Amino acid sequence: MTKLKDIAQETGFSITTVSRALAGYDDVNAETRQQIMQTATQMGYQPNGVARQLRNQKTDTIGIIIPSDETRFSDDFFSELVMGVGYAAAHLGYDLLLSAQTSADEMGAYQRIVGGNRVDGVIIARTRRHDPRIAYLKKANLPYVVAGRSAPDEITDYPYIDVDSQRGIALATEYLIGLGHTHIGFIAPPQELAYTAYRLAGYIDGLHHANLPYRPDYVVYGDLRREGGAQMTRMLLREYPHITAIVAGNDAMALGAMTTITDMGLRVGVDVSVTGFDNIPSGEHAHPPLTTVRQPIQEIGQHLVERLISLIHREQLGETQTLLSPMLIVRESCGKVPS
Amino acid sequence: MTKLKDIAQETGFSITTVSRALAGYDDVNAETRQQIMQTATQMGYQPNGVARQLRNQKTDTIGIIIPSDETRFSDDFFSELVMGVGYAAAHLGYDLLLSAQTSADEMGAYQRIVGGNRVDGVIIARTRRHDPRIAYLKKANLPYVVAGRSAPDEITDYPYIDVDSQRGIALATEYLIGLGHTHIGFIAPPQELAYTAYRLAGYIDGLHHANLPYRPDYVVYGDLRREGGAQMTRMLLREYPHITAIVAGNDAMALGAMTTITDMGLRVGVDVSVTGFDNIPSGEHAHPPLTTVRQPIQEIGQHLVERLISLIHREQLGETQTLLSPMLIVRESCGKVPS
DNA sequence: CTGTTAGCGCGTTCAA
DNA sequence: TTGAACGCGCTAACAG
Repeated sequence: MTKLKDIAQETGFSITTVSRALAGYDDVNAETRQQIMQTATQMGYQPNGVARQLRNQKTDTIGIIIPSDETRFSDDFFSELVMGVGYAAAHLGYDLLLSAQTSADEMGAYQRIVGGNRVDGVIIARTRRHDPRIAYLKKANLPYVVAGRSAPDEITDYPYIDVDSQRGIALATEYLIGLGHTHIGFIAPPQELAYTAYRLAGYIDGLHHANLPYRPDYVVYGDLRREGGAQMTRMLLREYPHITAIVAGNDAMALGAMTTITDMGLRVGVDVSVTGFDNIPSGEHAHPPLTTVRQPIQEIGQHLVERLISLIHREQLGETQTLLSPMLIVRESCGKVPS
Repeated sequence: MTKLKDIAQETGFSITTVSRALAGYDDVNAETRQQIMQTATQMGYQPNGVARQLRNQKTDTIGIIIPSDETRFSDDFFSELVMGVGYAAAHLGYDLLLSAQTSADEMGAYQRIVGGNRVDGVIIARTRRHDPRIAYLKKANLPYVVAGRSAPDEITDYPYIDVDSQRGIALATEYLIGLGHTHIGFIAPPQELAYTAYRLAGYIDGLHHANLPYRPDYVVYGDLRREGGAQMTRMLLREYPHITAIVAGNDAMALGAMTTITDMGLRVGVDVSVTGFDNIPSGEHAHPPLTTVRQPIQEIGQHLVERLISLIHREQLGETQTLLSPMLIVRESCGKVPS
């Protein structure tokens, strides 16, 4: 709450001089600076960030907006992404402004944050078909980076980072085929998400690679949550009892599938196998049981931030569109809860 | 990027009139307002949030600062808390400014966010012994709420929300005793955390309640991460083979303990039992295997936001210090990863 | 009903 | 080496 003005009064110099002394300009008398800096620390001066932002027309802040809360309790993608983005941003001298969409006002948060000049750049995640957020940002003239390409039948003319989930799901499918399974169900992500088409294509790739027929009735759509995975698994196994393996479109649904299998009195990995796919940027990754994937998603957040800050600084970027190679996480676990 | 000025020029009215028309003041000619609002939407006007903040001396934003990243990959407390806080804040018309501490500059983020007037209030979580953040905020004259009391030997003279973890760990311990165990290890949280003393006291309470002796050598300190839980479990079981049950000071360490038990060729829940405690505010909670607790921590975030916003509005608060009753989560699971 | 004036706190001309 | 003046974009008090 002490302002430049206060220090100016205290030292007898003008606000301008105080400002320059503290900013480290070299056209200030050494003694003057000394005195000013001393009283500044004495009075506990902290520059007013908001005033600075207004004056400098930059905020040193990046924005991220999380979608409204249908899936908030079960799907850990955004919570991990936010952590990764937050740490990476801090490391590079940026703060993170987080806003959640409200169901009442879909684009309100974007207008407030982006249109309101609250941030220097924005991160978008979990692209949807005909995503209105991307359309909005294209017009808004503010740097942005997207986690996830548009669907294959749309144009992706913006900077993005994505994982080759088509290949990832193909690998998951081939893994199960390699175990000897021939009737393999697929719990796909929701249809409105951009990556769903890639993942479905990967499932089909995997089958075709082994000359297995693609049966559309083996494909169901889940809600990305454990509950959805559990429910769809129940449906699949009831309808098609000869299914012995399931590919889940994401991690949470894989966990849900395992729960259902256990609940049905079957053994995961014995009676029915499950693989889940998640966004894995690169490198080795441990596969402890009982855990969901955290680090890889955080790493994507880190990539996003680095890319975005380059854009903000108008630095040269090699590629603005990056497709990370997938790393498969195969998981099969069994769980029991004591009474 | 269109400003009030632009609309003023376009319509011929003064900036003030435009401002008032858009703000909905009633001392504006209906026609004038009509015209102004129309050109405003036409030009895609969005008020500049930063300028507003400076002018109004409030930001409609709350701050949260997450600690530096030793535990970022394994401990899901902060990621969930942030989600809970973010959604609750959005619901109440606030944005969330997230900043991470950097190891270089412990208090830097606080000074920037709090001292820089970037937020109307702050949330602190995971209180430490002699927490410098609390000391800082006491002086800073900015509303704040703390998740977690100070340690029992310190004074807690600030608004907080906490879970009665002493009772929670006592229940966990009694649960294991009820199963017939008499040699029960405790993997405590790090000593520097404020709640550790409560949790240790709970462990002792549980033992005493059943007239079992408290053996200090059965207590080890973990790092809140799965790795720590795993490592400490290995130590405990190697050193004291007659231990048949373990209470873990948090959820992640409980998972780590299970991993170790499995790795040692023992069966979780048969050879060695495990219970983990987590922050559970209230109400029923499902106990699916293979999952960590998300919702309860988010609910704490929600409580924190509501309390903080009351403080910001200087509304009357019944209690500014709230101790939520614990709900025990007992978990025992086994996991296997396919080769 | 509308416009002029003033100032939130800061940084950056420009002149002295 | 220093200070006065200006403006970032907005809102509020005060006149008219």
